[in-house]
Amino acid sequence: MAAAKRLTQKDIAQLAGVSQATVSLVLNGTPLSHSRIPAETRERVEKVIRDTGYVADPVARKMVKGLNRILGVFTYEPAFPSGQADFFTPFLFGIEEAAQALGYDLLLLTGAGQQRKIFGDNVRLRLADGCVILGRKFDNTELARLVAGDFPFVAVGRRDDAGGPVPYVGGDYAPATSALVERAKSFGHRRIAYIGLNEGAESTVDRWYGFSRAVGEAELVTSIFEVGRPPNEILDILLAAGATCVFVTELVDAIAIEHAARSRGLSIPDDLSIVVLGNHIRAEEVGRRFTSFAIPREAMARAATEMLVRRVEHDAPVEQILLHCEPLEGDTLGAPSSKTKKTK
Amino acid sequence: MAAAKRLTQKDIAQLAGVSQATVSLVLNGTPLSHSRIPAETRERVEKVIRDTGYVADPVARKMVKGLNRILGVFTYEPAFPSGQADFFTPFLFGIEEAAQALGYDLLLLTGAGQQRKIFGDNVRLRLADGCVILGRKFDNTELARLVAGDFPFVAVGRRDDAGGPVPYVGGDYAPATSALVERAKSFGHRRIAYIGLNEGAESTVDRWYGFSRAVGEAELVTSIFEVGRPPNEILDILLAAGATCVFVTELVDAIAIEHAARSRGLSIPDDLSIVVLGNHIRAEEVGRRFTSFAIPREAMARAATEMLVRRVEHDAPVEQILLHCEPLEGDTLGAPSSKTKKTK
DNA sequence: TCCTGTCGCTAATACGTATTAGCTATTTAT
DNA sequence: ATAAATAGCTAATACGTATTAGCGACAGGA
Repeated sequence: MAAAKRLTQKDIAQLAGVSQATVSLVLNGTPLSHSRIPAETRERVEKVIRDTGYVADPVARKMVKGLNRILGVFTYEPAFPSGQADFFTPFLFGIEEAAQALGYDLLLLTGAGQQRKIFGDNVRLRLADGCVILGRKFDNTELARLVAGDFPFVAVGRRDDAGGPVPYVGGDYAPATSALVERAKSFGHRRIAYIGLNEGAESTVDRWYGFSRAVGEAELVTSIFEVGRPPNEILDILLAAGATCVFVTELVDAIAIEHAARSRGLSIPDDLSIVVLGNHIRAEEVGRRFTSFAIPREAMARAATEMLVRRVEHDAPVEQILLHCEPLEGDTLGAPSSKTKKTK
Repeated sequence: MAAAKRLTQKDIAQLAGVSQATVSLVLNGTPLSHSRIPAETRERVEKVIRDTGYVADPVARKMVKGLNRILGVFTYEPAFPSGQADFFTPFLFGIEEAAQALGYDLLLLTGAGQQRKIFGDNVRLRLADGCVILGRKFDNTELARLVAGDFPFVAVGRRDDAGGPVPYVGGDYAPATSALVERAKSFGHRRIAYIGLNEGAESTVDRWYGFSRAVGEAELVTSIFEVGRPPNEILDILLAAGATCVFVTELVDAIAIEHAARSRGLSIPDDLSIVVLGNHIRAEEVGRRFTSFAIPREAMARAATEMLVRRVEHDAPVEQILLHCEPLEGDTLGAPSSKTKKTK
């Protein structure tokens, strides 16, 4: 119980009747140095190591080698406390999978308290060889410092330049959104609305960009650049504008609108098509399968982790990767009914 | 890009015109030593630190202090690869929550490859101050070594002695199982069956123990000490024995039996009651709410983490805690129909 | 004037490992 | 027999920090 002082190479050396240096050489000598230690000695040392169960202290190892085979995972929004869990989980799975395949362990930064700062007094992050950063909204000052600094990192999700290009793996939301717009148009929709922010986080901007690029001037009948507005208000605006199809960035808004519409006797998608920009975890539990696109969260996380390892091990140059987002058919996008059309 | 060599205290010292020791004292001096550094000097050093954005290398820190504020998480069964994810997730959430509250970060041991050994060549575990161990089935040799060693750890789930008492936080399955048996008996069940292993992992043994303690000799009509047997075979045996109620350890078995029973025109719970010993994640998705008991996974993980910190920080003695498992009403346990009773 | 004490700082060391330079004893070449 | 080479090891050092012992300068008291 009384913390029997950890074994060190010195102890092993003493037991085997050699020097500490010899123990270290036995443990991880190059072929060159190995050839200079006779099998007899090596076996004697190895036996002591086996018997005692000695393992090298990874801290001391990192001290001298500089590398740890540990990757940090930092999240801006507090990631775990149940609420956000569903957002974080698939990313974590992807990171873990890639890390395991590459022989790395993960250091989960809990952000000790509320701070959520990379550069604090307690920057334990640097214990890792590099770091994956998650979160919708980054602190741009910190991001700039990271870019300027020498600590390897990769962001999950596209990031604008911050005093230099940011290495990232993101979802290619713009074309995915455009594709859904095209699909709506091919169904015959000519009066389309947009509900969601159009500025702020990169992911938001990308969606709006993809949307506005694909939709014609005449077709965009109204936009509500906010989220969480009362659904009945939204619906009033949509109907007043004569929209037959609405693009929504937030699943909760979509659910609320769908509810409100049904309670007014409107049919989805006949009277109103709803498209959600990006799938959400547990989406299957909301009852309705919204037309949307798939965000390849695990694949993003895997790719980011692999990129990070490339940067750590080979000092690879900055890469920026956007992964394709597959459209999800769903059942909330259909041809506008003629009734609705005339109602306009 | 060219890894601009990390700042050290020596650099700071040079810039501030003091010695490395002074920098260290400014950073984390005791009140005693602080009083011996005039405000002027301290401010000068602090300014340089602010300007350069220097942060102490946590590795070197751990080297000398011995502690890291990092907790390891080791899982025997490979934890992440999606399949097992649901088992692992609630535990991880609990650990993370407690770790965050206590100001610790988490080191997730990926087990690099298939090995899943604590004592391997690559035991990076010891970088942490202590370790939480998860998994249904432990390697007993390793457990014994852990118990004998001086590295603080806590198991999630009860563990038999391994050359000494194992510190753990588990679920109190035996009384939870007994309570369900009592409940079945109070419904009038007198012909009860058991399906599941009765030896092996501690959690399995506890369930069987709790069951056999509460059920009378005469009431246990049949037992099948295996899992995953074809449901129709099981059902034949149950009906032949005239069982009115069956206790099942594995959810999959319960689901299969329920299916098979319904396709034979039997009604659950009228013709056959089914009790599952322990709730399962995503249980709500299987359609039927099985009568069972709740395993407080997050609470177990939290408690284990807190216990671990006690051991790390205060060298606290071994504790063994079993948390209460609340019964889950469900709808698969009811009074046996008189028809079934006579059928016997 | 000399002794004592305090202030403000620094030199030195430990932590556990990896690694290089180099030492001693033995063998080989001449 | 002597020089050169080689085998088999070890001493020494670096990594970056925390911490203790203690040094020099100056102040105050006798």
